[in-house]
Amino acid sequence: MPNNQFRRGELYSFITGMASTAIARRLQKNFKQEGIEITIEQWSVLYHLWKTDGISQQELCNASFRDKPSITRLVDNLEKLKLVKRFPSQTDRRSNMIMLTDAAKKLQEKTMELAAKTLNEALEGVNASDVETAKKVLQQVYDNLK
Amino acid sequence: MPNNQFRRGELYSFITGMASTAIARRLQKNFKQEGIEITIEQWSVLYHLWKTDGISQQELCNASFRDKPSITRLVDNLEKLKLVKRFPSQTDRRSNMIMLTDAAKKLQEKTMELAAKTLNEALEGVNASDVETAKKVLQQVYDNLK
DNA sequence: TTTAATTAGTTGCATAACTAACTATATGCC
DNA sequence: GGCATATAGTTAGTTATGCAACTAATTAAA
Repeated sequence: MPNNQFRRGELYSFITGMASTAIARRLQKNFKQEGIEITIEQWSVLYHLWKTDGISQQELCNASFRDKPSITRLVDNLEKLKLVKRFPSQTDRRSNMIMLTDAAKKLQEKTMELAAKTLNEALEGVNASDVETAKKVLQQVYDNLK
Repeated sequence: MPNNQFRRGELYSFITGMASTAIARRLQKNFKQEGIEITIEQWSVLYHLWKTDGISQQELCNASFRDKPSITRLVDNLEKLKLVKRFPSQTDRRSNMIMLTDAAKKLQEKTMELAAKTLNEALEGVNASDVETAKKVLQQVYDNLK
């Protein structure tokens, strides 16, 4: 018998991800309040490029846990916003290098600040060691299912 | 200074909800494997109707943490699938009562089973008391931001 | 070396989300 | 009663996701 059998009625918010939905909405709101007009999904792509600029779309797929069509279109939209640019890879003609523009580089500091602020709003009044436990559990869930 | 200041680089999966995305994808896959052709979002609406049949769209909004247009279209699609039916409220002519069909009632047991199974897959190897802690944290996050 | 299989990326279709604007009904206030 | 405001639901436009089918380039195998 499984260790963590859920009682019925307890599973809804876990499955539907109401907490992370709430975090995403709040972050979006905090972006807007500061005049930053990108979506959370676009931000999450920029996030990986800030760590490593010039990676391929496939690498963005792996890093951001999205499929290829999603990345194609996110990169399309980021390109329209002049936040990234596709360059053909020198070594593999199937592959694109996605490069940040200066405008995108300028977004890093402020948006990371807002992300940290949003998380602090989210975790107001939550015991720090419980947060660590929750992070560990969510990481394990991800590893179990990915 | 906030108690739970996140160090940069730690926040990504928390904000983007990678764990709950993974859970939703797995549940969708488990539905499909059993020949159940509804989306997780549709299931989450049915979930509330199984608890209380005949509630209004507005009540579905509150319960499922969605806005009105989202519920309008989810109910549209559920109606197309002949899983629910709109009835005009007797007391308020602006309002609809959303009623389950027999076909939808038949889906309850199997899909709840699959949801529990999916969560057990997700939480494989996770300490039960850590799961309780995680649930508590996520609930607090939701309450902080909703 | 020519063919088969894999990989990178794109496109099309269906579903869903958010915002804003809209209609219709109900409620509150004078 | 009559007008302002609030509430229930719908519609339109943009962005995003998942899946399947597709092109082009690369790698592996016969």
